[in-house]
Amino acid sequence: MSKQASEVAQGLAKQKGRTLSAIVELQIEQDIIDGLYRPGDRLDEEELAERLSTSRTPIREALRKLAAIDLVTIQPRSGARVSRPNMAQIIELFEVISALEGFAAKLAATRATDEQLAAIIAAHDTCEELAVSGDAKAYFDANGVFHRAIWTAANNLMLIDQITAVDKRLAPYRRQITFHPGRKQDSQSEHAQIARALAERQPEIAEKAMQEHVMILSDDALQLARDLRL
Amino acid sequence: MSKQASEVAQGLAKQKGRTLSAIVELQIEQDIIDGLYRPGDRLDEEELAERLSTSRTPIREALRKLAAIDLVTIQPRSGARVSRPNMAQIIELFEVISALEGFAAKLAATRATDEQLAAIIAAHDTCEELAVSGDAKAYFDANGVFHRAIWTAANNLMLIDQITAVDKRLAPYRRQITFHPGRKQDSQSEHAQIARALAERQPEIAEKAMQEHVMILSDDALQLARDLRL
DNA sequence: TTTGTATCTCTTGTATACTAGAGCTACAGA
DNA sequence: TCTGTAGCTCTAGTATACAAGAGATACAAA
Repeated sequence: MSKQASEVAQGLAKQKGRTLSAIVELQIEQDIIDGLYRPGDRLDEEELAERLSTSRTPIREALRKLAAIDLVTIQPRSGARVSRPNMAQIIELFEVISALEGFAAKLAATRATDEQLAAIIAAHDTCEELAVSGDAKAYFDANGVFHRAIWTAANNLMLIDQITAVDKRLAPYRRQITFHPGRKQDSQSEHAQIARALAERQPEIAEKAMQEHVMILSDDALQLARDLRL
Repeated sequence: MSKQASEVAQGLAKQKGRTLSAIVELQIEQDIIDGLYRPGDRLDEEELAERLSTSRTPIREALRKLAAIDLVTIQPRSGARVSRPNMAQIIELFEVISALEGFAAKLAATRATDEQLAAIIAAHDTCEELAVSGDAKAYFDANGVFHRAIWTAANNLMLIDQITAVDKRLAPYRRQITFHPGRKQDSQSEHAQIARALAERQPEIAEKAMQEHVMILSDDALQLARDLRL
C-alpha cells in the first residue's frame, strides 16, 4: 500500500491557500476511494505523517474530518481504521442513496435545463459506446459521469453534497460492480429508461427507474461484499 | 452568549472513555442547535478553549469535525463561524430532508413493528394534547419525538444518520417554527394523516404526506429566515 | 478627504513535547 | 497447559511552543 501512495504524496506541491490539513484530508480520502486503503485497514498517525511529510497534527485533523463523514472510524485511544460497514449497513446505505438519487432524477425531470438534458444524453451515449467497445474502467467512469449529470440537473447543491457523502462510503463496494460480465448491458437499458423519462419530463417514472437502477447495484455490491467475506 | 454556556461547560464532568475532543464537539454542537451560538457567529479557538477549560487542540479537532458536517464553516487562516446557509440553501436543505423523511415514512409503512407503530401513535397523541393545552416548547419537543419515532420505524440506521445530519443544519431555523400561532393545529392534521397512512400500511400515501408536511415547514422556515434578514 | 501602502498585531496553522490509557508479553500459580 | 495478572510498551490524547498569513491600523501622498 505504501509504495504507490508515497509517490503520489511526494507529488503534492504545497498548494497555495490550502492548509496542509485539507490537502492531507483529500489525499487520504482519495486513497480510500481508490482502494489503496481498504475497509478495515489501520491508519497509523505516525506512519501517515511520515508518508506525507508532516507532523501528526494535520493528520489527526484530517482523520477527524473523515471520521465525521464516517469514511473512517476512530476508536478512542486505539486509533483510526477505514470504516467497514457490515452487510446490513451496506444494504441500508444503498437504500438511502437510491432514495436520494431517485429524488434527484425526479427533480431533474422538471428542472433540467436544455443544456443539462443534453449533457445527460451525451453521457448516456458515451456509456452506450463503451458498453460495447471500451474497457470496464472506462465504462465505470462514464457511468459516473452519467449519474453526476443527473445530480447536477436536479439543481440542488445540497442534494449533491448529500449524495456525494453517501457515495463515498459506498465507493469501495461500488467500484468493482460494473466489471461483472453482462451487467453493462443491463445497466445500459436501465440508463436508457431513465434518460427517456427525463427527456419526456416524467418525474415519477424517472424517480422509480433510478431507484430500481440503484437497488440493482445493491444486489451486485452485496454479492461482492460476500465474496470479500464481510 | 458566554454566561449560560459557561455554566453548562463547567458542568462537564470528565466523562470516562470519552476524549475531551468528543465532549467538546458535543458541547459546541448542542450550543449551536440550542441557538446559543447563532448562524454567522464567530467561534474563537482560544475563547472556546478557555470557556471549556482545555487547550486549543481538542477545540480545533471538534471544530474540524463540525465543519465536516457543515454545521460550522472554516475559512483558512481566518477562523470558524457557525454556518449560515443562504435562503436558496435552506430551501434546498428542506427539499433534501423532505425526500429523506418521506422515504423514512414509506419504509415505516411496510416495516414498522407493532411496537414501533404504537410508539408513533403514542407520540401523535402526546402532540395532540400539547397542541391544545401545552406550551410551544413542549409541543416542539413532542413533535420531534413523533418524527423520530417514524425514522426509527423505517428500520434503517444509516437513514437515521443521514436525516439527523441534515436536521442539525436546519435546527436554527426549524426551532422557532412551531411557535407560530395556528401552525400547531395544521401540523396536527398533517400528522394525523401520516399516522393513519402508516397504520393502514400505505407506503405511497405516507411518503407523500410526509414530504408535504416537511415542505410546509420549509415555507415557515423561510419566512423566519427572511425575518432574521438572511 | 481619500486612497494606497507599509507595518504590526492577532489568530490560525503546524510542530513538538509530554501524558495516559489500551493491549501485549511474560511470568506465576493452578 | 491454561489462566490470570503485573508491568511494559506503544500509540493516541492533550498541551504548549513556534511560524506565518490575514486583516487592522496608521501614516503619507495625492
